Amino acid sequence: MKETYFPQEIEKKWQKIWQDNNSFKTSDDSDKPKYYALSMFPYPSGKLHMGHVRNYTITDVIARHKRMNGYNVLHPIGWDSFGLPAENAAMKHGANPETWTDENIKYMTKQLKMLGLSYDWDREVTTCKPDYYKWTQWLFLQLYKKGLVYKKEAAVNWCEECGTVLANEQVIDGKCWRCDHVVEKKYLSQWFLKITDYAEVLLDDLDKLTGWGDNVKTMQANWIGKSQGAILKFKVVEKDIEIPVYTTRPDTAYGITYLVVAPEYKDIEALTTPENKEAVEAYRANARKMTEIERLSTERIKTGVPLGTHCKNPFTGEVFPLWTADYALAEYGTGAVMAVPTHDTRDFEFAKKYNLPMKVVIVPEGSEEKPLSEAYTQDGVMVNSNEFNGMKNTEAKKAITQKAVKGGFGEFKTQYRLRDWLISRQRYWGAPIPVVYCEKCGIQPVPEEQLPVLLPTDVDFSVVGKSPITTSKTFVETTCPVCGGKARRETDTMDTFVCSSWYYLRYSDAKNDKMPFDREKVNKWLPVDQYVGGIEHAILHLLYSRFFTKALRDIGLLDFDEPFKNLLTQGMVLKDGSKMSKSKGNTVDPDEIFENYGADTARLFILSDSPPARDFDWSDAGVEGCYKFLNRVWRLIATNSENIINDYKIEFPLSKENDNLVRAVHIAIKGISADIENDFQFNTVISKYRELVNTIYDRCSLKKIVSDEDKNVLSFAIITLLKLMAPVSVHLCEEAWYQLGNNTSIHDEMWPRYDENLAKASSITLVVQINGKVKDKIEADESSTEEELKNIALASPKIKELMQGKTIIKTIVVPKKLVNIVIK
RNA sequence: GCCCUGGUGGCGGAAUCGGUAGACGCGUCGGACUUAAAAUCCGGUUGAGGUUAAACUCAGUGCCAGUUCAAGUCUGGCCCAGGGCACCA
Repeated sequence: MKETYFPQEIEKKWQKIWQDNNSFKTSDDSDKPKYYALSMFPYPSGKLHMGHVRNYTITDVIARHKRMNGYNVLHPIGWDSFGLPAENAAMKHGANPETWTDENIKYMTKQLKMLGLSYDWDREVTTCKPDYYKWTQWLFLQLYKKGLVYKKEAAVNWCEECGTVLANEQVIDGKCWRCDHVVEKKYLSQWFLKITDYAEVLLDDLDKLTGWGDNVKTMQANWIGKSQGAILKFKVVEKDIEIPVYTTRPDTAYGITYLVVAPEYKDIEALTTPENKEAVEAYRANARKMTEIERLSTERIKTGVPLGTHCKNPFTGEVFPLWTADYALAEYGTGAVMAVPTHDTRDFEFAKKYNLPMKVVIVPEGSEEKPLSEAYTQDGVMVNSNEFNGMKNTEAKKAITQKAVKGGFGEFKTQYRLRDWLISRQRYWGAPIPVVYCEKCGIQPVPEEQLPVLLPTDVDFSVVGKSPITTSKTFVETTCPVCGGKARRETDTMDTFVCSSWYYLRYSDAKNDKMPFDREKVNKWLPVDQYVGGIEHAILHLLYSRFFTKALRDIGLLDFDEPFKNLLTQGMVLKDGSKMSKSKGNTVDPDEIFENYGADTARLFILSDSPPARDFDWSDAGVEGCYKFLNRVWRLIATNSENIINDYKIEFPLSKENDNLVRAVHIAIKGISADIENDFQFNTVISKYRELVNTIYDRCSLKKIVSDEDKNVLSFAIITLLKLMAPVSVHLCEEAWYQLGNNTSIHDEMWPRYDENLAKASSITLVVQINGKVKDKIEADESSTEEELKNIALASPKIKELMQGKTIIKTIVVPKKLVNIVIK
């Protein structure tokens, strides 16, 4: 065995063997329990980055560890390959998006194989291929039939840079999630998925997801934004119009002093008197001009104008003015707000500015009514509210709403922030929405047997201001599936998040050409046992996928209601304290690391310095350190290879029960197994590899390995080390295993077992404290009784000295650990 | 403003139940080997005081209190950093 470690040589050799043998193919028929390990599939942008390396290494180690523990593991990969970058590249270089995408997939596949990932490549899925998007379209039709798809004219988010609309979830701080361009409002007719039908269950079922972090769950809960309150209806005095408002504070209904409608409110023109028309029109025009960012700024002073008309408070008979102000949002609730300046900070601010009256209706318990310098928004006792006076406001919420229900001017109402998912995109490179518009029959879904609706190839990518797909005559002009007459095909394609909302289901049956997946297979493999990916998908992808799973269950395509049982959100990969990015110029190219150090070093390092969920700071010195460690492991095996016996025997009980190396191996197996079970703490797993290697080196340097027993113990230690390291250092361990004379794969070996009695030190260090401070440490027998430990402690010369002239108040003995003597 | 994370040496980070704070590594310092360097191997490395050297002493896990024989860990109140949401009535 060569004493020098040549990773590049070893890695190439085994990668070829694994590929030729299809070593990681997963069988659907196996007696073993199933385990589904999944990484979020990549967008084929061109090259892998370190975030990918981290993500896929983590999942790969999990998959390999489970395989060694007797599971039938599904560990697939695929490509989220529709999307704008391909189309932009096509426009820039005059190429076809498909060619660009295919080339990227080819290159990145090569890189994934160089990383030594144990994928079942037979299940690869590519969302931009007709054999996949056919089923995306098919699923769209099933949702359509179920009434979960609709088209409507609405104010939508428009990104001029991308030339398309965006879902609410894709607008970050008023800007486009992809290009950072400011998002505008446009009125367009677009396709929506009714995710709001599932708002309640998407929220409730978060409780079932015990394997998800609280951070992700709260983000989803906040996004769904459930609130409970009431709808109260107000009659307009001057017109025959009723204005409903949504409020979470019906308890303040007796304190209303004005009412606000959004500038976009549907009845606003009818509610405006001729004298106020000019001012209102000007205000509305100005509101339209403002960007979302300007309008949402909390720094901005609130503005508004009166409409000139009035409303009547059904509780009090009081009449108060109607205003329009842009702090009322058209899209939330009813678009109208009842204003109670005394108990709402926004209304208070507004009323102050425009000198509108205020009326206190809640006071802190046990205190008198007095003028307010700011809104009182806490709980208290009702005043100035007729029959509700003296009641706690928390009770009045219900009581006042009940009064409104009885009087026919209100009802209980649960409101969500979540909006329906806008899936139309005015782009070419996406799955075509399978719908046609017939002059006679209207909107008609494409019949299932006509799927897939293929993307056209006679397309002019150089057009500006409209989707390239509209330039294809063969695509746009079609016939109606109902009457056979002239019809026009829908030119919008689907948001790529639709494609990625079901790909994890397709892996269970990736080659099915009759259905998106076989029901039995999907139920066998799903839910995903461990999902690994970036936190940036906390809302978008994870919420959409949960929605899809629930909707498909209700349609009857599958039998589970949550797709991802456990979720690990990995931290970012940083360099010099900030996120690796091309613009900062602090990226590290995985190819260079593979070339200079090998994939095993990259894998080891990316797992070693931080727990998976935390951010990871890349350092060149750290890479170097890991490379040295692998060299050290290799040297350890190479220099001892003639002393390593594959069929070593260690008799239990050991002839030398106190052999510290045997114990160290058992301790390592126990500790490493536990660290993996406990949230995949690979950083401590690796520190335990190092500890074990150090202990083996100590043994070899302290004594010559000559006797059979020495050889047995050393062989046990080294072979166990190789098995423990096999999931991480996949090539090195395979090669060493082979060099030691094995003709099987180490990756088919069983994970080592440990003996509880040997997985601990042979003696204990007794800590002796006086008044809680450590004063002495004494080696003691592990089996000592509490009384014996106490006596050992008291017999210590140091302790004796410190106790002179003092009296013992009490002695605490923690078995096998510590004695604390309390003295005065 | 609200919500979620986190705060431990020069650095990344360890520390099942409250029970030896700083595992393991990086960096650094010293030693061995070498003509020399690299590589490798061995050892020191929280701070302050103390000693020829040790022993030893004190302080120490963002801050302030509390519970306890004992607190990085539990409780209450703050401060700071990162992330999310935000005129959602």
